[in-house]
Amino acid sequence: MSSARRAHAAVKVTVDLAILTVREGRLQVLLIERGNEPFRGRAALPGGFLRDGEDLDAAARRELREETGLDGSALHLAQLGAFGAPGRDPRGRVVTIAYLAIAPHLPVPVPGSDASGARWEPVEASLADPDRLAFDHGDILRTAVDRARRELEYTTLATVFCGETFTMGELREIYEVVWGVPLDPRNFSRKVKKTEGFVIPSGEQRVQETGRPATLYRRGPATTLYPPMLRGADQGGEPVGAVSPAR
Amino acid sequence: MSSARRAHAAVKVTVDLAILTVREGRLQVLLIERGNEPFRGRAALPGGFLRDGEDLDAAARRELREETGLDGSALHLAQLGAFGAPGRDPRGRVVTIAYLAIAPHLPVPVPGSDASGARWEPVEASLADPDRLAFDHGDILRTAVDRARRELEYTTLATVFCGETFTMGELREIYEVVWGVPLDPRNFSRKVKKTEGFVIPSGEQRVQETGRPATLYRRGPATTLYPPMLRGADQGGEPVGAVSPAR
DNA sequence: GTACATAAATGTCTTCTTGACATGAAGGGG
DNA sequence: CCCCTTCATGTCAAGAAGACATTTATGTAC
Repeated sequence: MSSARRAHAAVKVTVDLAILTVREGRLQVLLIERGNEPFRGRAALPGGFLRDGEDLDAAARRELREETGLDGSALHLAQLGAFGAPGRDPRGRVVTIAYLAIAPHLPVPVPGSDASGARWEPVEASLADPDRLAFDHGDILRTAVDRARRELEYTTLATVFCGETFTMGELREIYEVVWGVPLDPRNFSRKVKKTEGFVIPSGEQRVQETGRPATLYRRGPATTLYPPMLRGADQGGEPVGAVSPAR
Repeated sequence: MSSARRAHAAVKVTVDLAILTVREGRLQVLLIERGNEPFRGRAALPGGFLRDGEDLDAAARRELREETGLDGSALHLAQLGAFGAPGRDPRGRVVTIAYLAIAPHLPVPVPGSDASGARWEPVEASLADPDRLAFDHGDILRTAVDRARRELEYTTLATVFCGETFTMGELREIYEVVWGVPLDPRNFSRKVKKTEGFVIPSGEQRVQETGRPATLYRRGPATTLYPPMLRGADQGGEPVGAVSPAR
């Protein structure tokens, strides 16, 4: 119960956030430039240490507020899982609890306390090089994107990417950008409107520079989509969070 | 960076397993009776402390082996998430990483090291009283069951509940028991056989006491089901792992 | 061996959903 | 007033799901 091999690991716990949004027609993630060692100057997901007596979700919401100025009440915040490979942090044994946050278009973020800079960056750029992000944040971001893609299928998550009101085209763009596939506007519209509680017309219209004005909608009360929104096969990767020799 | 309120929590990390199987026509979970304080004598999920230099998944697989004698290569093992509410463990700040394991019918388990007993129990019984299980293991189990139900929809997870070979009726029973709804045998069979790579006929048959012999199948190479297996609306609960003021 | 009971396997029909594609409606600019 | 642009709506065929009847293959009783 107390030999060297059976030693209970002395562990620090952090909370990291993958904050995703759609800007300029691309799926982007909020990155900070690390102001301290380790990985000083490298890009990383915002996050920080869990505090004494603080719940995990509370820590995630606190970090979100510190980094973006948003309180979590308006946006989607969900735990992704724990990442705790022994060598993932050179400072020692650190297990991080990763969270996925979905945000509508936000103002350019203000640099946080221990970050020398904060910016939005397209996820493809962040994922292109596995060592682009500090720690194992590339893995976390990959998990976050996979999760977001999947949740678009069977939840109303896409509306969280949009502002208070949005057009059918804007909602469709979320799907197209996050999934990376084009969707038929007519079939998409039919599907959304047929799904009870997905969106409700706001009565207003949005006048564009040209063309017919678009009807504005706001989120409906539904949270799950049944039947789900389909995106052809593929998926990619293990079911949800399967461990290596799983099957 | 080091005031009382900002103190980095000194944390222990454990790994807990929700091991599910279908026995006697019911969804059951492997529980141990705790041999030590806290919660001595109470039922709990198997688990234990993370060791020095040990990966999270490795810890889960080790605990699985210690508690059931199984190596994880044959069964499904996936992380559920982290549970770390401040008061969840009276010994101090303990964050646990919960895992979901799916097993076919197993022999009655042997009591592990620090458990005075181990047994299978129907999940309804375990979930009936929120304080039936030690710690927050009731919450963990609830999460595990929700996850298993959802994964049956769009993955081939159900085959992991079965043995090496199985009949169509046995596979269907998994769905019926885990989802708690009856399914039409004819439509179910059609759906399964139409889904490429879900099952492959083994050529053998199983002779029953009476009636026509049933064709035996084994798992196919597919891991995801597209289109998914449907089970009517409802779902119940937040999308997947959403945090309270999520939307 | 013949009839019966039991359970698996297969088939049919209707309804709903999807995927592909064409047409009409509402605005601004020349 | 016509044209251009963009949103909105409609149609049709193919596919999947839900409901339900029939046939096939075994064992058992007479």
